[in-house]
Amino acid sequence: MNQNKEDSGAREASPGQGTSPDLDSTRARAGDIPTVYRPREQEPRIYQYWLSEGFFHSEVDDGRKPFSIVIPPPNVTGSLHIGHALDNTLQDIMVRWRRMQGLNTVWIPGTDHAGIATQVKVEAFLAEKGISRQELGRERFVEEVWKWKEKYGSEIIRQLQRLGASCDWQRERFTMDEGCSRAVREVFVRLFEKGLIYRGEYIINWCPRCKTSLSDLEVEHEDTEGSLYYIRYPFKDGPGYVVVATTRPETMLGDVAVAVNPRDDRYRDIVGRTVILPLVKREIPVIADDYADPEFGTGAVKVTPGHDPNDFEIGSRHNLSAITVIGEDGRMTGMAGPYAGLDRYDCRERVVSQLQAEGLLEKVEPHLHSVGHCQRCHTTVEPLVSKQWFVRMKPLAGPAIEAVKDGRIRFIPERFTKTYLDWMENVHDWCISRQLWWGHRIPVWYCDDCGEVIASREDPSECPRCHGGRIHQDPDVLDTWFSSALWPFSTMGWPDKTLELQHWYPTSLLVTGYDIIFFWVARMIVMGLEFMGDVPFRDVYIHGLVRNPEGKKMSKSLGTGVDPLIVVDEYGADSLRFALVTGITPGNDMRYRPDKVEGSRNFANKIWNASRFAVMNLEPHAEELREHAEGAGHGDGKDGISGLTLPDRWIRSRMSRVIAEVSQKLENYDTGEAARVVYDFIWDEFCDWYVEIVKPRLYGSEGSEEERRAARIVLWEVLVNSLKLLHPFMPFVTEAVWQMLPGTSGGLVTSRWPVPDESLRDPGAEEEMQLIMDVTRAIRNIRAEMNVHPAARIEAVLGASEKASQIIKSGEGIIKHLAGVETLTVTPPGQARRHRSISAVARGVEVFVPVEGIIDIGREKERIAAQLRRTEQELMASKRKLENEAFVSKAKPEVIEKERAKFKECEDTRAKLLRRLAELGEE
RNA sequence: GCGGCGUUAGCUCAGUUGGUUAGAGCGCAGCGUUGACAUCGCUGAGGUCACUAGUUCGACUCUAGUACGCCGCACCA
Repeated sequence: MNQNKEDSGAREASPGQGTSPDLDSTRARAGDIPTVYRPREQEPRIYQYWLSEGFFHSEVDDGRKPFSIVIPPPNVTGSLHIGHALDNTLQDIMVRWRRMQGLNTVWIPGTDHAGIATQVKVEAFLAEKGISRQELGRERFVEEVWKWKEKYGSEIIRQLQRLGASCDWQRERFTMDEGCSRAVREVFVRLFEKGLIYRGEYIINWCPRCKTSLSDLEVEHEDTEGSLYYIRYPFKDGPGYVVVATTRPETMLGDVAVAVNPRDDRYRDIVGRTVILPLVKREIPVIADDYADPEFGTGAVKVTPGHDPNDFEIGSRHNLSAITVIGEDGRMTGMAGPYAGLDRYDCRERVVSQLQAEGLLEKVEPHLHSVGHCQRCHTTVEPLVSKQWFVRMKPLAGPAIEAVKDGRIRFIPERFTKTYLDWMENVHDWCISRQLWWGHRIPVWYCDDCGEVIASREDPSECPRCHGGRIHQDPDVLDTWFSSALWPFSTMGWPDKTLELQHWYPTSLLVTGYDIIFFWVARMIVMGLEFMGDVPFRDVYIHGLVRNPEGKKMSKSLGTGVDPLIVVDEYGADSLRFALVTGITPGNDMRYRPDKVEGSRNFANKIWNASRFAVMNLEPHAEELREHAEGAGHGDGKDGISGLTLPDRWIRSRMSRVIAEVSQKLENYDTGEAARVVYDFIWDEFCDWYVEIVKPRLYGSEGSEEERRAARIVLWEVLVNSLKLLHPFMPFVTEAVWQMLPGTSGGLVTSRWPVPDESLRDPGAEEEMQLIMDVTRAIRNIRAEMNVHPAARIEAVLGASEKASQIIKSGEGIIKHLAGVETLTVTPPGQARRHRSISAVARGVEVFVPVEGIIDIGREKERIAAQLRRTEQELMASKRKLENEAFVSKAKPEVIEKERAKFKECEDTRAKLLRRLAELGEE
């Protein structure tokens, strides 16, 4: 389990070591930690450790508070893309965090059979071998898909493990496994029996390439520059004609009427007359219908119920039949007469030129309109009249609307509530049958003898009505989303009343992108309420899409996709995860940039090295830390550590705040902000300041024995808590470090999430440290500006009030150490040695750094003048506020108090700067 | 047409109940091989928070509108 023990063992064997074996082995151990973190060496080992310890698996335990998430199941034959990486990282963060909080946490993984996508993929695979689906036949084709699924199917799920996803792999599911299939059938039959599923002949979206129907959601509309053709339809009984406008002239072959608006005076007297449909010479009536918009085109519209959804509506209002002139293959049917067999677009050209030849084409105008395309293959969708299965959505939508309105389901961010409600309130019936072979076959049989329609949980062998044996099953399969809609409960064993359902349903949280709110989230809510009688989840955390550096949508076909596994190989999973979640806002898109991953990798390396430093210094005192850990829990501060110095009290106070802040931000799903807070604390406050400050004490060159012990314990304690706070974001490196660190036990993954300890709050220490750090920075600034070599030790003189002097005295060592000061003199204000010095004012403390040789007084004056300008600006703003009657009478007292303090400080600083300027004038 | 989002430093983005000296990362400039880390450290430059009006003592933050960019839904004969 611990790599380093073996390593150090190997080192111990080397000859020539005369010192004590204990010390020697620890030294060897610390020295064995590489200076650069290598995720490739650590991550697989650590993931194996988690798996072998069973940390991700949970059993039902009603004694504990449950926390559950079901994964948005990725396409079983797909591969992991960067969007999955974001989605699953966010889930993993929440899951790891809740697990550390002690909740009985389960994250159920699995995959989706993805009907069309998978079928297309396997078809393409077979096509390479020269085999078509039709040749193979349905049964053997489906067998091929299963084979494919077995071979590549769980690849994507395994890829999630590389990301560190802490799913309960023992609970992995597939939308077409036995249990999920049973759930699908149960749901279908129940809805059928309730009359909420029906079959009918309606106009639907048809993809001529996929040769299947599509739901409205699977059609993507794109604005297209087309033409508006004005065509003359001559009257049958007399001269003249009516002109109709259309963007799809080829559909005129299926026209059954011309409609005009009943309130349109221009056409009032032609309603009821008959026109001769050009080319096909069919006699069709002129009808009155509100749909015709007098403002558009000529105000007269051709009616083609067979190929236009609106016309289909008009048709049913006026009892007109629908004529199908375009077939399922996108070619003209026999009903198109001489055009039969032509592709729909070739036919368009032929129709137009024929109309022109006959003098019936009045004009053609350019026209922008939107054209529907198949979401999967981008072929132009053809509206077709076809017999399909539908779910009646209106009755199901009611409870789904209520559940969100009354807050049983909460969208994060909240604005998506509106998106959801708008859609749900205007929902249309859902076409669920697909003319595919891969998917859940519709559990309906037709009796060839009596025509009975049988929806059944079990495959029937005879017709229950006439007992005839001649029955056949509906050939179609269900929309993939039909089965994913059941995911939150089908994965927990529904329709059985399982313990899992009792314990973990409703799930606590759903994490997904805004692009599938309608496809998936909405439908899960509908199904959950209908079949479980309760919502499928409480919180829906919606994230944005990952875009490329140019802000374009990542696309595999465009080659703009990024393979997350390559990134993981190169930088480590922690880096990718951290890069994806820092600086993001819920619901907003983000851009993926390699330099961000690099930054995250650097951060992982930072924590690795800070820990390396800690191990080197703490390992010899492992026993002391173990005692401390056992006595005090994991450094929650309940113990009284003696010998605490100012920086110790400061960092512990800050730590306590940061714990509270990170927890709060996670609670609010402010993941990006939480990550940033951890990052800043670890890098700036812990590494750049605290670690540097304690070095002299750790090395033994400063402080009492008691204070040195305090330094070790505080260093350890802050590091331990930092690791915990960072673990949900960067699980691997934190666990790796945890395993090396003395005084820890078990896995970090199941350690207790820290609880902020109020008693550690020390505003005084924070303020004092602020002064010391500002003075340090001021000296560093002067050094840098004067080009003092970093190694050179200098002299500094501070002019400080009595109170400030005391603080400086307690932080003298820090200033000396961190600002490279050899001798530090503190005098009362105004008495500091100031000739031949470079100066500054930091928090009211005058800082003088004497320099050798002649100083450039002009330049120094400019420096001071610049600071003076900034101070005066602030002072003026402050003054304006305080002189404002309204401000003083209306603002909150604490705000006024703060403003007064600020004013005083600015005034003080200003006075000091002015005095300094005057002195420089004398020099 | 309806709805939503965005507009903050050269670039990419944070900024949650209105009061901050408006932040970070990257990039840029200067210095640096101090015993965790050059995947590093120190220092610095860089912003009229798109525009206009309003509410308010006070607006990057709230309201309305304008401009530009983006997204969803509906319509599109």
